Amino acid sequence: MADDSIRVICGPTAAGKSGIALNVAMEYGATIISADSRQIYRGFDIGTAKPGPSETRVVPHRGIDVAEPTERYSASRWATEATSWIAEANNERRAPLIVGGTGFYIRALFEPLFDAPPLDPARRSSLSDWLDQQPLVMLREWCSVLDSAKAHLGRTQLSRAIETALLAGRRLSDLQMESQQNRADSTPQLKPHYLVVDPGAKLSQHIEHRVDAMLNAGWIDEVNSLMGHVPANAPAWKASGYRVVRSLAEGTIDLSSARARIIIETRQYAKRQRTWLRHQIDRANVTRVDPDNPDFEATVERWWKEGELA
RNA sequence: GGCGCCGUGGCCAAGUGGUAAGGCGGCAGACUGCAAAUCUGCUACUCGUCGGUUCGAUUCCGACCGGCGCCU
Repeated sequence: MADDSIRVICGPTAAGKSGIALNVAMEYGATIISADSRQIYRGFDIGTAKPGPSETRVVPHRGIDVAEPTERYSASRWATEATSWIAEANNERRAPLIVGGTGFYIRALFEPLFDAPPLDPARRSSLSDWLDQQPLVMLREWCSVLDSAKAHLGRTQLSRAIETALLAGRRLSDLQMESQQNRADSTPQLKPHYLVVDPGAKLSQHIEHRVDAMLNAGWIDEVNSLMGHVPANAPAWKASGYRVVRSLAEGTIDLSSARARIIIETRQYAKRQRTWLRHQIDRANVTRVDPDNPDFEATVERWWKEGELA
């Protein structure tokens, strides 16, 4: 397989990606590189469906437990680290296999982010704290003046656009445009070869079963012990379901409504993932599989072999 | 059997004699450093049924149907 082509297994949560990835990795001797913005956090295991010892023993995994729950991770950091994990796998003559549902991270690997202008950390954090207090409409108003191309986005993006414009004197949208032009001029380093795993309408059932399995596996106990040492505002808590399980552990919600709520949040997340995959990845390099379809193994094998020629 | 309360989109729910708030859910979408995040748009030609009053009723009156409560 050419050095510049990388196999990627993605799809909505609970679709069955990791099972397929594990089998494929065992068969072809691959190293799994997790592209999952929640599995990076140590201690958040059950609710993130993190691969356990039985998986990591048989196949090398990267991208898991690489950050403290209090750390703010990022797409660029993941892309940088993933690049070195890929190199490491290649050196070991193992095929790198990217597996995960965080589309933004995956895209950051194949379409590198521009270099962020340096912002004075102290000024930035006080500005960002202040912006967090402001109503959304206000941020939108500032942004429409400072960087109008970003004014339609959500609060997180508005804040960043405002911070960059104010502190670095650069419009994020300009930096983005420049980097796209530069990329067009240079040859791309890596090309994705996608396998999108999606069971379609059956995904709801998969999600329901997985949530029950997580609850039975001791998710509540895990959260109970995490609450002891991870501050409530730590980024890791943003994983869907964790806040609900925390309420459950605190006794402010009953088990059956918690379960229902977690299922809903997970379905909504899966829906956003599908929207992303529908619009943000290059359709030309995509093979779709339904893991419940009997001939899926043949499809997966064909997809892997195609990666050879790419 | 009698009396009372209630019946609004998949769910919860506001409301008025002048032609249906909001929330949840669902659907579609955006998104280059928090992305399992953060946001945007859409989602009841219709208010249990049938009559009546009225220029006009989801809103008033009556009957009926359904639910709940109390009484005998």
